[in-house]
Amino acid sequence: MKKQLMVCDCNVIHEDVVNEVKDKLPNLDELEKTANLFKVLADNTRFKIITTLLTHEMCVCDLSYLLNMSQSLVSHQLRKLRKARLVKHRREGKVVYYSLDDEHIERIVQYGLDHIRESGEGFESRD
Amino acid sequence: MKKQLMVCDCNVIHEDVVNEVKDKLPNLDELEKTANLFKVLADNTRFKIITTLLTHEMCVCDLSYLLNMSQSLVSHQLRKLRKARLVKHRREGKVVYYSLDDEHIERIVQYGLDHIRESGEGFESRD
DNA sequence: ACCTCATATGAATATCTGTTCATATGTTAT
DNA sequence: ATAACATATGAACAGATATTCATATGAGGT
Repeated sequence: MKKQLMVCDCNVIHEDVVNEVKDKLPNLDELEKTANLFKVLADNTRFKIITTLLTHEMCVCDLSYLLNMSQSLVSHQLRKLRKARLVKHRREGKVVYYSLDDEHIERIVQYGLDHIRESGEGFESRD
Repeated sequence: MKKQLMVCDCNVIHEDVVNEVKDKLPNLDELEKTANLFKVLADNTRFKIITTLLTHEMCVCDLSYLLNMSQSLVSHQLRKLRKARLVKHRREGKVVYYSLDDEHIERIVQYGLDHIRESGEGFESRD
């Protein structure tokens, strides 16, 4: 008895496995949100900002100077990080200080870095 | 005494902090590789594939059927996952089975999912 | 040899996203 | 109020990347 296939142009080979996995899959909303979390971490510029904030809270100007990026660029990327709730900010006069929002992020970032350091040789930095 | 600014159009406010952070920054290569790791996880299609493989090894056809994606799409994305060493594959006749490459990845993915589940309400799934 | 099925891949397209430039907002000092 | 500085943001552009379509490879069966 064949299932009706939608986009898949081949036959289902392991219905039992498919069914087992289907039950355990996180719901679509969680999946998209999580993928989006990684998307925010995935950009070089943003990731540099994040790793910088791993050490110390910083203002936009410091970040811009340290990472050798235009103030505008840093600001734009900080906005995305804010939207994703990866960083928080506090204002002190004209200066706005940014820091990581919680330790979850730190752990994820740290795991990522560790993974690269350990499995070092193989992984490509570019496509 | 002012530093010479390159792209930064404002003044350095906390030289001490900048210097402290500069020392602790991971080198550029590690940064890029790690950002790239997240980049591979960041796509919806690939992330669905990854979370699926979290439960069980699967062949291309099963994945394509379960996730309701064209075989071509799944194959393309699996190739990127392979290049990034996130999945490995074994051939059995005509069928190719894919599974996660190591438990590092599982942990990172799991952390991501957990983070979303806990800090639930706030995070946006789309920009 | 051929045909069929599972998978892979090249090329083209369409969409998304990072970066820059110009300018606006908000805060402090004069 | 005006000026100076730190930051934010809208619009435009450029480059990247996901998806589709058509086709190739590779393996098993007849």
